[in-house]
Amino acid sequence: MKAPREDWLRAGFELLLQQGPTALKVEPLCRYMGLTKGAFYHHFAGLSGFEQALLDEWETTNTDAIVQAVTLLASNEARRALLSELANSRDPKLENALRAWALYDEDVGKRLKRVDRRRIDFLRQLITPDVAEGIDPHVAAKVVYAHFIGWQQLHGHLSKSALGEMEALLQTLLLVPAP
Amino acid sequence: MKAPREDWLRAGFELLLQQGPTALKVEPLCRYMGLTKGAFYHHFAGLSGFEQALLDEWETTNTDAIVQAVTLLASNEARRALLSELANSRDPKLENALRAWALYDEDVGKRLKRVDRRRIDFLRQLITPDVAEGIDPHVAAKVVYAHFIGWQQLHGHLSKSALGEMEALLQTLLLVPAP
DNA sequence: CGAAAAACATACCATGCGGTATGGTATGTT
DNA sequence: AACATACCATACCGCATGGTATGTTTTTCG
Repeated sequence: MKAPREDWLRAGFELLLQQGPTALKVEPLCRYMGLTKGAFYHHFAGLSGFEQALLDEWETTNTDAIVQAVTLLASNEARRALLSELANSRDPKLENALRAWALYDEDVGKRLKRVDRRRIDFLRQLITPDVAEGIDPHVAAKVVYAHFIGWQQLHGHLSKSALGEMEALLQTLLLVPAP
Repeated sequence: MKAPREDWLRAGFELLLQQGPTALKVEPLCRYMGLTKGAFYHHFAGLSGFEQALLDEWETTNTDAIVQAVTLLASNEARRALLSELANSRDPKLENALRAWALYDEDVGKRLKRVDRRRIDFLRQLITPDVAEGIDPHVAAKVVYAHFIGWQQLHGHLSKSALGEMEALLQTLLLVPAP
């Protein structure tokens, strides 16, 4: 009762993580799986089909799921906690890999654009109740998201403490003091 | 009195910009130049040699030159002007392409890490005189740089006005009011 | 001018890739 | 027993690529 198709997708993400969109080729993938092309073409409609499947998977698990979690967060603490958790829950490497991919693949670019928009929208909803006086929540959400992206890009370069300080400073600047 | 080698490098950057590191291949590059492989291999030690030459060029013109410009900026206005200009002078697409490239090429990664460190250091020196009370310039510089990166990544997604608002907000938050 | 060096062209090879066709096996289902 | 389905292997084609070897043109300069 295995699910070979999911195994292929998992392997695809791992390969994407380790070696980038360039390495998403059929034969290397098969070598990685310890199988041959016959198996691959049984499950997917060529390489492009496989890529579509990967992107579908990513878009749902990394956007739909998150956005859905906004529901109704009542408390200030809960919102701050979610905000902080979001930054740390995403896999920075996968995010960066997707951004790199999106640069030179039109379809991936469109998907990423959608995802970015939805996330910014989500962020705005999340932080609006806590944004300090005189700051436009729309702009604040974009600043938070840009910071989030840069934060991910610098993830490998800076120490954990430095990354934490950055997060703390931005919260201090944008949000009203925690109760 | 031409300098064919520089022509090749320029073409390399253009190709990198338009189609990414993936497209940095010998034959497409030659087609782009309207020449053949014989010419290419006359000037460079294979593809890897060409990549090294490209990165050398980028690292010097995009880091050394900038950092050197710090010199001694006396006035508050000059510093703010340079800060703003820096964000807009860099080519976002090239920066993003380099970051994408760095993800899966160890050497490019090391170079980018160096560049990031030097830029953050540079930023710290630049903004320290203007950082608002109670904010650590070291952390502020990193926040500015992270924002800068995210800003570049979102460059294609957001309107110019939105991007301007983000910049303005961050300046307002971090820096003392302009005189 | 004329030789040397620089710049470029052509032909060629080996490798890796996407994709297809075909065959085989194992496990159910009717 | 007969058949269907899922799963996988092997062999093959066409194409693009990195790289080399060798010849040809153009430029430079004594």
